[in-house]
Amino acid sequence: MDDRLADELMELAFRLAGRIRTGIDRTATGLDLPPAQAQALMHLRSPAPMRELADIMACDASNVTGIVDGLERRGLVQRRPDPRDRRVKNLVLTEEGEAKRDALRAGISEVAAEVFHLPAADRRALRDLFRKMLDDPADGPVGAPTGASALSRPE
Amino acid sequence: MDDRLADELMELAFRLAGRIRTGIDRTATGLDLPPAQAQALMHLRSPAPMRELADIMACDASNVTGIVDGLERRGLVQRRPDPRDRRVKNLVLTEEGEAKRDALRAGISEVAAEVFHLPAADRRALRDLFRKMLDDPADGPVGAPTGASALSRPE
DNA sequence: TATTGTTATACTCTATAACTATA
DNA sequence: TATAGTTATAGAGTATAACAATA
Repeated sequence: MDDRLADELMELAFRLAGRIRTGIDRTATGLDLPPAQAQALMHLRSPAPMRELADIMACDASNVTGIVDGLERRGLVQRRPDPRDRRVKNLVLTEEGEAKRDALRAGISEVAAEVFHLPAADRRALRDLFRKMLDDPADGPVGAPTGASALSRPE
Repeated sequence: MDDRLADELMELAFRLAGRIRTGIDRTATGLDLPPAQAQALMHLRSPAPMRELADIMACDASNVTGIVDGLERRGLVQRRPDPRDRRVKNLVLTEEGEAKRDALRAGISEVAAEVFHLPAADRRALRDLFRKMLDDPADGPVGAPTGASALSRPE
């Protein structure tokens, strides 16, 4: 196998990842959101129990407390006790929270459009190559659901 | 423009980045190296002044002190005063340090081979698409040197 | 004056363990 | 017993500021 080519791909991937990270950080900072709060806001179903957010972010539940504290301080979410299971607190986005989340998503879409600045045919080719790598059965059944999505920390 | 396609590419890129990160973390852990020390070891020219390592890792010089402390504790590098400029300390890999660095590079090459597990033609196509994205003149002159390379945190 | 490297300090992110209140 | 969420605490990683030695 041509390992030098794989090494070059690794290096190129790192440079692209750097661009994506920089773009997202800039977006989050522009919206006055620390990275962890941005990631949470990005993926928050509303309403959803805190436990679900910990699963999506693939982090310990104890972290979620602090992250949600921050979101609550900013008036973006509220904690509401679940009437059916009083251990649970459901997170509900405020109106401002929804607006912030939408702005965040729009900003990240802009970053995507900039980073993947390619003719449509190239974009499709790239998508197909990405899918091919991710569907590799060495990783498990094809298309197995992960429960997490973009910006979470899968695998 | 087809922004949904760009969004999908972003999500796929995150999943790939997760695989790469997991693989590299596993490699570094297997070699008993914390991530920061692994990154430093990966890129250390030998001999090189500490200042250069800070530049390569794109972090503050004060961090390098601690990282090099760790590498020195493990017997992987030595600090040597530069005879020509006595402010400078040159970092020199020990024999064990060179062996560790080689093992690290080999491990990361393995991760690259696994992640970019594609037929040769697809790999070349992917490389060309990556290059196309990175050469976008919106980012500056084509091929402008960055001073940093893979695994560093460019941009 | 400017630079190399160090120290002290602080902030963020993350994890573990112990706790409470529920179930 | 087990789970949801909190708190306390500790460990990385990173940043700034002040400092000593040297240029």
